[in-house]
Amino acid sequence: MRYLNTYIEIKNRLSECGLKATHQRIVIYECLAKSFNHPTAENIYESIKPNNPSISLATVYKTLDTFVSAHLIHKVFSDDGIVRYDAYTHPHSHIYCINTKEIIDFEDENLNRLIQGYLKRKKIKNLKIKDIQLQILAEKVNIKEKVSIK
Amino acid sequence: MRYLNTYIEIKNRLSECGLKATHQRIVIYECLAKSFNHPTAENIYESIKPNNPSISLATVYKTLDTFVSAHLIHKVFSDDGIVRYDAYTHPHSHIYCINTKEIIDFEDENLNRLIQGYLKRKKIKNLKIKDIQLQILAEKVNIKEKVSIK
DNA sequence: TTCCTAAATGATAATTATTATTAACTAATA
DNA sequence: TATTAGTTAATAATAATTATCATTTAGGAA
Repeated sequence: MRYLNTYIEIKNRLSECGLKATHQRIVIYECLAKSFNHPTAENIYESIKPNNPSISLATVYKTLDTFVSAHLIHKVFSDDGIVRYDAYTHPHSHIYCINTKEIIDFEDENLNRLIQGYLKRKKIKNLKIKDIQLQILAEKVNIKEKVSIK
Repeated sequence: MRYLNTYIEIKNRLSECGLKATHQRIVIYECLAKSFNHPTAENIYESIKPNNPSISLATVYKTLDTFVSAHLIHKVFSDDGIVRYDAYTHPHSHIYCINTKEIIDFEDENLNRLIQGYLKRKKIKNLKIKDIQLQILAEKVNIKEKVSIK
């Protein structure tokens, strides 16, 4: 499922998860859903602060943790020791730009099928595979331009 | 290159990197090289403490950081907000066991070639790919047994 | 609509993980 | 052996996250 778009969708999903649909939760989720740069809790806090000065950093941490437990969002793997988040829960991979520190979403159904097929043919015992993501370590050639994948 | 094995090899590699081959560095590197479970700095500190009570935690952090900068070891991607390390720098992937919290090394040259070939045929602009790793999210079926991959 | 209460929040303290500082130590070169 | 730039230990400081608790509130029942 892709990230939730509207207030009603978010509200409904929260209720389905047995969670109260508070204003803070809606704001935090919307902020993350609009962010494609896999922000930290602190990033989100700074982002919502101008329009929501009373939401505390502790609330942001607590709320993100609640969302992760409810599978509304995912944590992103990183190696910098800071937890980052992703509202886009549909299976996808990430491109880690070494020089710009960006983490870019990357999605390719064909490649997924290729890898899954290969792993199925491999004899792996005592393991149940849930998800496969690629970690593509790369460098942006021109820092000012966007990465383009076709 | 696989992880370094002997005192002499470690000593030589440190010198090649313009680093002094101190006792602390040798001990920390050896500890990591023997660990296949991608330990944290704290894990390594606890591990070496019995035989090296005077090596401080700050030294362990500093030394690991130095090793990473010198490409002697790598950081492992994780989503728990704690930095983990890997002495095995040869390109490989990881299996993340959701239920046991283990991170298991996984290596398959054929699969690597398959993915690299696929991505080369894909039109990716403004990006220079350096390394591709799989993040396999899985569950151990029988927690007490080992995972086996053929 | 009102009442009720379990869940949620804000403020802040506490904890955990990591880095900075600085005096003292030492690896390795001359 | 002497020298010194690099390294370390101890500890303070910082950064990231979680715990605590009084107060607030979403949403269901009446």
